[in-house]
Amino acid sequence: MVSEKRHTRVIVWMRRALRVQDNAPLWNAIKDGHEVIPVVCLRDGPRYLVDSPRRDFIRSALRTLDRELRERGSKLFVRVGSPEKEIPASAQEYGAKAVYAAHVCDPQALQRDTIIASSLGKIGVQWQTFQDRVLFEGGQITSGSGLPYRVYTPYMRVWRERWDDAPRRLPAIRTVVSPNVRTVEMSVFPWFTAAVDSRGESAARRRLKRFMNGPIHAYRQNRDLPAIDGTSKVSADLANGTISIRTVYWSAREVQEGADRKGRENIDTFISELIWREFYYQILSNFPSVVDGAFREEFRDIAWHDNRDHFDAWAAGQTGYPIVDAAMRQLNSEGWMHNRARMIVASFLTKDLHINWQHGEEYFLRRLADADIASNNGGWQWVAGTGTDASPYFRIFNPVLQAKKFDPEGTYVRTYVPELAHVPLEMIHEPWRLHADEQRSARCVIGKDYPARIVDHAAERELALRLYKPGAARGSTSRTTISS
DNA sequence: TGAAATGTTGGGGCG
DNA sequence: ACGCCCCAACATTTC
Repeated sequence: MVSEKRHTRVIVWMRRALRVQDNAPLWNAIKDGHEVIPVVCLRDGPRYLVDSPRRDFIRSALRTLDRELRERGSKLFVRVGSPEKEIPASAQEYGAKAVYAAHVCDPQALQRDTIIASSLGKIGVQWQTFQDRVLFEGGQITSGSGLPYRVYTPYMRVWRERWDDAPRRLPAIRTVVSPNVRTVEMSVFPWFTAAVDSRGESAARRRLKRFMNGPIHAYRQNRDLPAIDGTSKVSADLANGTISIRTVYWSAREVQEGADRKGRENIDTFISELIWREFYYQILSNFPSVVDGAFREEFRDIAWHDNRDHFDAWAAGQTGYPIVDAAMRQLNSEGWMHNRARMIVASFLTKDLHINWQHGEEYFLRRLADADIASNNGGWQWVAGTGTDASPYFRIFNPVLQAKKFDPEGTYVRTYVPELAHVPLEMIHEPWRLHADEQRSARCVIGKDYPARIVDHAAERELALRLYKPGAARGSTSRTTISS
């Protein structure tokens, strides 16, 4: 057996696991003594992740991954084309006996996996996925009757009861043995030399360490303040696999060991956020139709007022509501948005502009470096009130109150909306209330230097309540107005 | 992980 | 001293 295995070649498809350490498919291939061929598929055509922060993140991470592999005696084997074609083709070409990959749960990827598995089956190659992206898979945390949880709180309770059973970090990998087979060199890609390796597993570990040494100890009070650097910032690393959830979770647990009662509360709050992520993965696995529309059927046919101009103003950060505009400009410039701000802009799109949350979901997927189907869909459905959580649809955020509460000094707004730099703090979150002379002295004339509000929150709140009301006129009026 | 409207209470000013 | 009103503060209900 052992001597047979020594010469067995296994392809490890590195999708959504762009790292060497604590990587379940890679570690399983190596521990069994196989020759390992770490493969990525790149679609370098014009449509592939166009102008996307996620594309930039992945390119930078790939460069780092290639280097990390070379330092261990291997390298990244690049295939240009779709995984459906390239994974079976590479298995054939390299004479691999098996293909290993991380287990995923979004319907599109699963459908693609089915095609790949079938093609591999025809040429006698084994297809195997490994739990890697979550601590507990969809079927592992269920109610007494074996059904999946649909509500966060009971799910979270059971999850915490079992939190010692979460899989541990995997042993460090020092060498990766690969055969000498032909491949495209990464350096042929024009972007490869330009890509900086600011992203990748070592950067991710540094980011995590920084968080565990500082911000996590005040997480509970600071995590909701977008002007403060109080969150982990590892979302993009988790989404693209430059760090593993095991590493993040057990690092937090270790920090918690040495903490006092108050410190433990902070870390518990952080772990709750990880459990939200697990919860939405579990929801997507068990209810894949959430990607097509509202989880709760009674909200599947709301009469949205999809309006292109309103959507464009929202997307560009030109709504006239400073907190909304600051947040959208942060997203557009950084490929990341603070979580509190995500909730505020999502509420504004759905409850103030009455635009179908799915348009917002799509925009976030395109603009976020941490774009992740499960968390993104879950978050949007939560805010829209269409989701699993019993969150009432009439939970409508007031953008001015939210801003005063979570950006009390106006620092976040001023950082991303420079037009408001000289507006006094009392009016920073509602500059339209400035008198004409005050606007002039603040060098911020509403409608000229900074947009007038595109809608009135109080009036739109009333309309939102009517649109969501059971029995309200249904049927989307203009679902096709916005498509981009 | 909401906000607004409505209800209740209790202290102080005041005739 | 007393009743009355006002209103802030807080609680509850409603959307």
